Amino acid sequence: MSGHDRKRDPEAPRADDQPGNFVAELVEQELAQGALPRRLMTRFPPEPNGYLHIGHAKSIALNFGLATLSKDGVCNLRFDDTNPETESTEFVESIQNDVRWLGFDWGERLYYASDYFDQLYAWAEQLIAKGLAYVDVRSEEAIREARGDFHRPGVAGPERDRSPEENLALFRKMRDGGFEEGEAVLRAKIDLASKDVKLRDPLMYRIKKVPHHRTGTKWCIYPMYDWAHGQSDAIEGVTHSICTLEFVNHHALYDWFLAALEIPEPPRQIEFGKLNLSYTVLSKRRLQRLVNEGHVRGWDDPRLATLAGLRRRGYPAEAIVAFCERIGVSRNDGVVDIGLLEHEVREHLNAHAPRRMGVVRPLKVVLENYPEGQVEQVELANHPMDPSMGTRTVPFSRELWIERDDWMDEPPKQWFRLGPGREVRLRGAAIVRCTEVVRDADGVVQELRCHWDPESKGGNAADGRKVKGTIHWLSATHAAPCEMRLYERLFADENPNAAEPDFLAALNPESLEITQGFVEPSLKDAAAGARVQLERLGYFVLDTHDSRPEHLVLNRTIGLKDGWAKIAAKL
RNA sequence: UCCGGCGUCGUUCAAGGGUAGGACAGCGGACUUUGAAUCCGCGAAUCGUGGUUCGAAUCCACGCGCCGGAACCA
Repeated sequence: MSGHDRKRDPEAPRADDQPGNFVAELVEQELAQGALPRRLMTRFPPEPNGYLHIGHAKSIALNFGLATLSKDGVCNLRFDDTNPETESTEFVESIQNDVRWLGFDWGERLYYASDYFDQLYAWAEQLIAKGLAYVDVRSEEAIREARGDFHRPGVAGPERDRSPEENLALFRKMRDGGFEEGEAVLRAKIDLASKDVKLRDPLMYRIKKVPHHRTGTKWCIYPMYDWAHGQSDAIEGVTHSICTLEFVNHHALYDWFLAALEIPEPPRQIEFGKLNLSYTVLSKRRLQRLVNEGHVRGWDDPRLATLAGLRRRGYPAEAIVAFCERIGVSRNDGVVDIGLLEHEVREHLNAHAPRRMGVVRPLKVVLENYPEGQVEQVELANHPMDPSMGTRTVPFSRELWIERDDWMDEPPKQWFRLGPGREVRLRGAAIVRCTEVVRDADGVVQELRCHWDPESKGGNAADGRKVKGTIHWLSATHAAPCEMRLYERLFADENPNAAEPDFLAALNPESLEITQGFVEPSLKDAAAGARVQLERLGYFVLDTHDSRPEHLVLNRTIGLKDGWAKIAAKL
């Protein structure tokens, strides 16, 4: 996992190509100065109420990466399960699976905020005894009204002055089920006139007569985020509690609770700018709509930026982590160009994906002068730059499939693929010239007749003439049929969140195209989830759900950069 | 409008008062049995106005813009 290791000399100047990470710099400095009160500890604290997406990956990479800065640093996985209404073990499992897939290991340190419910409760009684918390029995509306707003300070009610004894009795009644939901809450007694609205006597506990996925029916009161989070950090010994910018508004409250409990050497909250990605939607609510309303085929739809979706799409975990490190960490609230993610995916796949041939839109080619029934085996490298990946053989015969896009009726001079009378190289096999075009009644090309140059075995002309174009091909009698799922970006608009009337208006109607193509027979032996490059087309992955040897399904992870498209655009 | 956060190439991240740099994207070229990859090159930015200073992206002041905050969500 050396890729996650950011360790470097804090005194050394930053290398030009190392992205900034102000949190890592801060921690490195503290480490160098011996300023930490205990061993370095971070945590990744998801709420188990949804699937992880690439925004979470940034947080995961940050937290687990920070832990590697110190030899005994650790990062905990802690489920922030304080709201039983929305949480479930289904998500607990998918989240662990996704974090593990990214390549991170929390060891034995799997925790739940619900593990701390007893301690939290005891602490709450302590605050009540100190006169720092009280039970409020007014309605939700009444409490909100009395809290004021941005321009109006809150006003205190009579319950604020109740004695600790009365509050303790009321709180125990809450715990014991003596109140119905909504009838009472425990609030911290801070400052109803604070400019910081979060400090206007925030709620610590509310009543929910709902069973919890781990504590069952033991509790009917559940702690709020602000009351649970910092205290959970303190219990575990977390040194740096990293969260996103929307929690800046909670920072003072985070510190207040720890101070009120007189926690020595309290954890420190540090906020960073979360990831936003162009052409992508990451909010839980919007992801939910896409799934529930059937705009995609589920949480792991390859068009979604969920980790499950990206995985099924064929994005390597290493590329996602590399991306998270590439974008850096700051307090800016920016939108990262999805092209950067795609770059990291191509970079990883270019190095690691074995090459294969496949056609997405088949066009039949018959080599008129190639002997009927003859088959020869062509040996091809699995990777052009990495001989260690070996070679494979591909059958070649009289009838072939080529890519329909490699044919043009009236090609411009810049075109060096196939056209009437044009010559092209079949990758690794031979040179052929188009001699006849067979069309149907509508003029649509049905088949190409080509002349095969027997003196061009392997693709080199015996007379030394240059052939500029090389295209991929498949022996029609040997090729394996394959369902091709061609994915594009889910949204056509760079910022779907700004679309009117809502983000759904920005959906790309062509985000999925399915074709019936062919691939080399060798793909029938490939494992589900295997990633390959179909030469000249892009990177593909055997679909983990639907692909079987007798019915291959390939998902296009991402296309290769298309230099011809740029030329064509300028014609 | 009150509180808080943030403003640097198209995007993202740098530059402890001293030549504004990298990556991605873009553009141009070389190479190429993947129009890929690779290699070489080019263009491109300090929100504004004042101030301090020999010197300001950096310090100060005042503006402007964007984001977050008034959940019994996290």
